[in-house]
Amino acid sequence: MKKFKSATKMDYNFKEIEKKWQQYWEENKTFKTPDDTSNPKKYYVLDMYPYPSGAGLHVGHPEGYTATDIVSRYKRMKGFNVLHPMGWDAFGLPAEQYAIQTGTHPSIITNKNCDTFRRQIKEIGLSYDWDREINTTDPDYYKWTQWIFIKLYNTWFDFEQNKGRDIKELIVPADLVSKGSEAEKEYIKSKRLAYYDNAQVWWCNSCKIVCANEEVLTDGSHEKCGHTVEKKNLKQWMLRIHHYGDRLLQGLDGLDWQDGVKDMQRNWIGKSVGAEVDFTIDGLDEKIKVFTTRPDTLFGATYMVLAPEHELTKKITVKEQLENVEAYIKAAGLKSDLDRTDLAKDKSGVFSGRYAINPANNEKIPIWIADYVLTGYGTGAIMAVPAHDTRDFEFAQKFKLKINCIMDPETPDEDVRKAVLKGEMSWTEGGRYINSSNSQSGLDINGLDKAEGIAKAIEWLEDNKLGEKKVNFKLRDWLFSRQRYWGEPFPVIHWEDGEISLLEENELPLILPELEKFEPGNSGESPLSNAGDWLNVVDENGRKGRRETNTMPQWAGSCWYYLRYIDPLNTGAIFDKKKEKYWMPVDLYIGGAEHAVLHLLYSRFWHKVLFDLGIVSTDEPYTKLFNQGMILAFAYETQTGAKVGGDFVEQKESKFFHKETGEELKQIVAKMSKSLKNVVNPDDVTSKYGADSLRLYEMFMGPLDAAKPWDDKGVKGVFGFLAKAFRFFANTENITEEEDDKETLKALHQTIKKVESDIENLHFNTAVSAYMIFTNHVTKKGKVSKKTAETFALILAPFAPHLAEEFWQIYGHNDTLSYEPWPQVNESYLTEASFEYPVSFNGKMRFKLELPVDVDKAGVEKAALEDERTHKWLEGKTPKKVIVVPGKIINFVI
RNA sequence: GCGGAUAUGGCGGAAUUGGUAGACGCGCUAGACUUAGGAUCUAGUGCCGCAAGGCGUGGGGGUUCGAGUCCCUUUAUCCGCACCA
Repeated sequence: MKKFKSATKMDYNFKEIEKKWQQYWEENKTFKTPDDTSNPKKYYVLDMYPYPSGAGLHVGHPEGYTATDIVSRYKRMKGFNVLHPMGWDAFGLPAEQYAIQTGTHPSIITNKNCDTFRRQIKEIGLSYDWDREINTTDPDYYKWTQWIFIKLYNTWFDFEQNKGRDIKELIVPADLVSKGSEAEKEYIKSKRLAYYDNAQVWWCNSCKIVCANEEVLTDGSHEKCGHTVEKKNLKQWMLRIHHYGDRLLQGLDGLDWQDGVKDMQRNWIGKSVGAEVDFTIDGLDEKIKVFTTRPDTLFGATYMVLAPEHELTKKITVKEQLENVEAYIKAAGLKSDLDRTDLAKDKSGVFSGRYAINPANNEKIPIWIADYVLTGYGTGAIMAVPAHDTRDFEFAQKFKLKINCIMDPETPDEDVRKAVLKGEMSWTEGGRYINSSNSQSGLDINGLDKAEGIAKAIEWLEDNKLGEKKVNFKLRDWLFSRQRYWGEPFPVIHWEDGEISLLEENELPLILPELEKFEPGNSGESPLSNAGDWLNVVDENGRKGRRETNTMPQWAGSCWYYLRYIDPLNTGAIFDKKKEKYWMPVDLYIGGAEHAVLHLLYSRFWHKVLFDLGIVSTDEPYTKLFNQGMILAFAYETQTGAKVGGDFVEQKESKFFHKETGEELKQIVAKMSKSLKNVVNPDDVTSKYGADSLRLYEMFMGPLDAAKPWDDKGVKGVFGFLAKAFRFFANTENITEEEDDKETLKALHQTIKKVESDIENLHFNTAVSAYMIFTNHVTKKGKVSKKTAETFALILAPFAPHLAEEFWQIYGHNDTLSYEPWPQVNESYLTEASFEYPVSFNGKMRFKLELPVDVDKAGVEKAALEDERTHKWLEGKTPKKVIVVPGKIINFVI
């Protein structure tokens, strides 16, 4: 008797299959994006490109990459022209630190890391168009980053038109023109979106670098290295992003982004509407301007507070208090932000000895200096209304200042109301004003509610020239320079006479010079200050100049990289206009939540500027944004909570023990980290189970946006599925020329429908289970038609492309299936002749009753009442009510 | 404190507009085949109970014929922001 085919022949040899198809795709340039812009169906799918670190790819990367790859492959089969590129955010600190340590040029290590990343990504079978690969450190790329910087420099924001305009169109007010060209220049400078100015900046002594506010954690440490940062005054490039605050806020409304991300951006922009009010000072010819969102509470303002750093602080302080105030300013300056936050509950402050006049009632109110008022927000000074602001209330209580209630609170709690009226509690909600009228000043809001009061108070301020309506943003200007070597050089020359000029477009790129030493200076000097010849320039008149030695931050390159993919080899322009118009906006952008605010906000800012200048065709760059969840891993800890590295853990039955001490350990879920020894390397997964298994498991783990733990057993599970699918679908003995039966056709079309809608909705986990259900069905049947097997190969292709191509070839096709049309769902296979009604009693399902679908409501009820099982559950009673929802459910109410 | 999210078996997770809770996978149990293997196949598997049956979606309350899903309230965890006037 003949033996069966040897088992090994039917083994799922993923190594051979995957290598073969990866080679095929590469050699045939299968995923080259057609430059044909005539196809009206286009789809731009973007990943957040990685920083190519020395550690290589991490299993978190392929999660988002697989998701976008599935969408890309699916859209191609749906007839879309798909742009799906990849590149490298390759400027960055680690390469520079490595250069400092070893003397190796950062580009060497960067290129090596890029090679590793590229190899690893190719081994996952992602369908990128590699001809469009970009690298932010490539002069042909950063030439255009510099070019955009010049645009920013030459643009101002016109609040009347609510858009950015060319600086040449800025009209300098006549009174400034008459003051001379210096005043004119200053005015223009004050409007440019990029400007060079003194800035108090965070300085990390360990990294020897300036950090953006956003890079300093709340505990006052540098996000990158953990060392405490300090304040330093340096000349820096700044970007006037806050002028775009409203535009950035408004733009969010129309975007298909997760609410969490939109809220984070709104919060960060932090728009608040209120008024600026001028307070005169008793016995001094100065005014203090404050910002308040509650001008209606002016009658309750019983004192004022200036931030310690406020410019008038020392000036207003009376002699007798000067010593105290100076000591306080000094102490506040030494406090880190952490201390200020920590002491939030225990407010500190010192009296200046001076009084201001409350314009509402002409009362003298004391001026205090306290660090609970921040320099960087509003005007750095406040009017304090302790009765209606919790912070002012705390401060007033501590320093026994007057608390003047001016609103009868709207609350059902009589105790609260009494306490507020007596000034024993602060009230920030609504109510009706009391004690808010003064015949001398002419302001009277008594009896009004909060909204009316605010409106009337602003009107009064403006009529009396005491203040005006004002909008404030938390968003501050963006500190845009770093004392680094490994970044884009600024196309800027500082002349000996103090003038600043920017390079012309034809002088770009300004290439980063070669250096021997990459260390920054100790006092905040960039490494480029050692660049010798590169540094010094002389113009045609013999005027000497020095190039800017700072470089741009890492954000710069990633602010616009999605635009360069559109036309990456263009040497004459940033991109071709027609191509930009065709491909933009990005239809789907997937990446990590860590970029929810900064990268996405900066990038939207640049994009809006480019839009206003007519360089791009859309106001927003990313139509749909989706943040993938973090991939976590199991870790182990002792009863006392000490973490134990994975290599010290052994499993006995379902419990975990320390290999050396024998102590029982608790399994927890934690971020992957070197110290916990729980990092999963994608290379290990692909070599053990293959790329298709990695892809499938990453999608099967759970919803894309959820944080979920990696479990090696789960990879084994999907590997088992792929092997099972291979054994069935790759064995031509199972493929017949006969027609499928109804159940198989139904199962197939259900699967097509499910996979299609799951991809559209980014519900990849349930699509994988649909494949499994179908495969389980056909393996039970034993045979399947060639048509059905081919259809299955096509719908499997986005998720497991290597295996799908293999099936396709086995079924006699010589070409890739990447551009085969996506199978059509035939609804007629999905309709059923009968429906199995769940029959419930008081909402509890008891049995099922199969009835033809065309039976009407009355018929269903009749059939259900006649069923003998119904009699049993009714126990002889007559049902009070019978609910029949055709095609859904039968419910008896007893 | 503010904003956002999450909570379902031993585990990861399913569940159109309120309509059969636990799909699919892991794990576990039993069996088949076997060059007794971490392969494959078959059956079972929410919990309690011999069974009939009862109980079950973090807790409490409500709306409804019917609630994982809607409303109120509460707890826990995670993420972001944090004296922003």
